[in-house]
Amino acid sequence: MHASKPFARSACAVANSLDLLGDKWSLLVVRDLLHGKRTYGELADSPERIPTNILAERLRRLERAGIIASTPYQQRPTRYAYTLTPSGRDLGEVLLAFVHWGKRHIPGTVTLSHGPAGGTAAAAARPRRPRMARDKTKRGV
Amino acid sequence: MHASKPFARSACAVANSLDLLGDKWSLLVVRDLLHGKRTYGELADSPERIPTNILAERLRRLERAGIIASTPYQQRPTRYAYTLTPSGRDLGEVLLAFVHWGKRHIPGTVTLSHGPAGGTAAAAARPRRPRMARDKTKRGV
DNA sequence: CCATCGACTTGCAAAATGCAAGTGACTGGA
DNA sequence: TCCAGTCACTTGCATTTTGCAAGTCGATGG
Repeated sequence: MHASKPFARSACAVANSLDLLGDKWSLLVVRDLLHGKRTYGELADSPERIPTNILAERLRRLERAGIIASTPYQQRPTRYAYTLTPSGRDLGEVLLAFVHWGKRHIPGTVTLSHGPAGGTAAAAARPRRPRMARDKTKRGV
Repeated sequence: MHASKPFARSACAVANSLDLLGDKWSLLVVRDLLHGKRTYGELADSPERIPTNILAERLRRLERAGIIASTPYQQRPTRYAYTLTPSGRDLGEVLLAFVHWGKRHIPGTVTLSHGPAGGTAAAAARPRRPRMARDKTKRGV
């Protein structure tokens, strides 16, 4: 019992945050969840058009990291909705910093509304009639 | 009223910031520059051991984006010192948000001191041996 | 019974990463 | 004059990660 090297690169908080979130899509998924999106389909519909395999992989990674949770909200075909955990919600601070920097230094960029409040978000948050089959065990070749 | 699609993915400030900085190394380079590091060698010496080809590529990208600037600090073999521009310094806000989130949610992570203030930074900021060369009128380029 | 839908998988090509060794411009010493 | 050494990169691959398009699976409604 001696994890002599618990960190992939260093003990730096920034480095470890980036090991988890340092790519072009993870924080956009968090952004959309903060905006009230909940289902796979809603997330896949972002204006940036995230490839579906990447989305699935990121959801898995973020869930393993405790940033999001998938909770079933329907049994017939078991359906899961993705939501941010408290730690995921805390990433709002990071998102805000990026919005602030981007709007200030990349001309033409805008904020796509922020926070779960707002009628548009509430409307988008309700999946009308979805389904889903989850639990994927590793299969042999 | 023109250039209908100037953005790679969308007009979202977050998405565009990530197109520039969304990888595992860029923000670490900015972090080190904020800490007062200036030369290629100092940057390559970070605890995360960034591969040298990646470092060179990131420095090029960040300079093109106006986040850093390179100024020659020696001419015989022309050597450049990298420094943050005002826009690069504004990324401190983003770094701080990551530090805050990381320290709160990734156990064991720490802050590696922040901001350009402090004696350590001042000491580290000086390339140790600015070689002076006599004028030998040798054409370079 | 079948077309459809939502949520993913799979296959594969293309790009990004990582590693190690090499290069160019010099400096200082034998 | 040679040679070892430094610094700042570059180059050549091998490995990994992306991205795209199409396929699959469990319903469902017509």
